[in-house]
Amino acid sequence: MRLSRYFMPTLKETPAEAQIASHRLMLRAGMIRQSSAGIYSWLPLGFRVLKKIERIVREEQDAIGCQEMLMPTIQPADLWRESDRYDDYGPEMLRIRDRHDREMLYGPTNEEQITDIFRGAVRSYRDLPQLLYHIQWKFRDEVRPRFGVMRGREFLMKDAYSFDLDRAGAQRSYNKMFVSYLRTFERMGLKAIPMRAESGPIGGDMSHEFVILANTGESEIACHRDFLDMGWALSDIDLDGDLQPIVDAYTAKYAATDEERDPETERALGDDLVTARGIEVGHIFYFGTKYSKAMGAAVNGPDGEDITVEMGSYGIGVSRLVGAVIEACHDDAGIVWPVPVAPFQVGLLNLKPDDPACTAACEDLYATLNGNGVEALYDDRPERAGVKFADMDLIGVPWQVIVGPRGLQQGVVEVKDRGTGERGEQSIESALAMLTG
RNA sequence: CGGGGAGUGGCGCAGCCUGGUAGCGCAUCUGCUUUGGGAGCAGAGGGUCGCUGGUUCAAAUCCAGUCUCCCCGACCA
Repeated sequence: MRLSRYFMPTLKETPAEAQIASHRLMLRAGMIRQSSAGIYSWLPLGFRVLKKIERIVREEQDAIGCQEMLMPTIQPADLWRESDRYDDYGPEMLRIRDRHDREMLYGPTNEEQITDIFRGAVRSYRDLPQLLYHIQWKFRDEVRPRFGVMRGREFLMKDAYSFDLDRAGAQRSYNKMFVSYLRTFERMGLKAIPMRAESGPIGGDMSHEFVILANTGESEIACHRDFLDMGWALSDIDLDGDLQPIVDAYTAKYAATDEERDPETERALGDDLVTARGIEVGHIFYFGTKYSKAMGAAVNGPDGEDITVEMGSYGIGVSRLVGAVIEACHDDAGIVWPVPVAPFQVGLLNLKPDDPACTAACEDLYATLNGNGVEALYDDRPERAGVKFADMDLIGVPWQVIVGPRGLQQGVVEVKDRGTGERGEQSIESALAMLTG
């Protein structure tokens, strides 16, 4: 992409409304624009990141056999009356009437809808288990939206739902999601710690929040020190095998969100206890027959009897993750994207577009990078070098290739690693080899 | 929903107390000079001062109402 033609309205000054780093940087980098409180438009740069995160989430859901579908944003109120949640949900639910005065709502979540689909389609225990998900916009009319996309009213969420014959099956589905989440966040360069969460009316321990550590996180958390250095060798796991040992390994050590903290355990941990601030990026939850019972979602068992299915739901805040990654990965100059979610891999800076030789070298590099499938943002604007450096640091592409006549005379370009800040001169060939290899 | 703050060119702000033809910086456009970490000079364009009503000869400024946004708290993915 040529920056001269890219819609990326960066700001030198910070808009007054933005308080936390991710919000400031997303506005300054031209990733988002606010529409109204808690509702944002995603500009091309932000949209690229959103799509990258969405893709990783999708791939890791697919990897455990969870099937993608798409449910609507607008739902009929009657469905929610079946589960008694239409009244329970309160003013956070955005209620709408259509032209025929039918009561509708903008979905804050989709348990009712998926249960409705399931009960109308599945009759036999032979069709279980089922794992289904979609990635869809949600609306929750928060009392007080804040922190940019971290707590918006409209937000993109991956929500998955599992249907199993019994508790043991539900546990297997839960474990799949648990491991899938570990892998998902790891791929984004995040350290997400699974923390025991409020278990609700079902009881047991099948509810976990996945929290990433960041100084500006919303909630106070506490965990065993070992989580900080825990190796996350998860890429070679057999996802069809028994995942219980992995889940056990990750839940053996103490980790709790604010509401779930246990002073006694924490005292016993002593120096092994770490308290920090965290951002919840995922939540998995087993809720048994709460909805299937209320809505009549049952299958025929082996003996012909009706068996109410066991369900769980599993959410990842996709749009929130964009902000969360920035909270975890930024410095004074701007964003420092982890490679897998970076909007572009390489920023190519032409320091002197007026110079034919310099521009020729840049065009050549740009074409080669494109030809090798490297996403490059080529700053071919006539701006001064300082503007280009500042913008490129701000938007945080992992590698910057800086091309100027001075270096070219020596046959070298400067390559900067945004993460480490290391800069060095290299021949064009070796720079290309590194970036395309 | 309680408490606090703010709405003035795209962005950041001053002006309001003490009413009198709307300003500054950045950005944008033109020209010249510049060009290796957010350039210099000269010129130009752009705002019914959130909205409605009131007071007044006269309102960005005073008064009343209203809408929106932000912050703290409670609440929540």
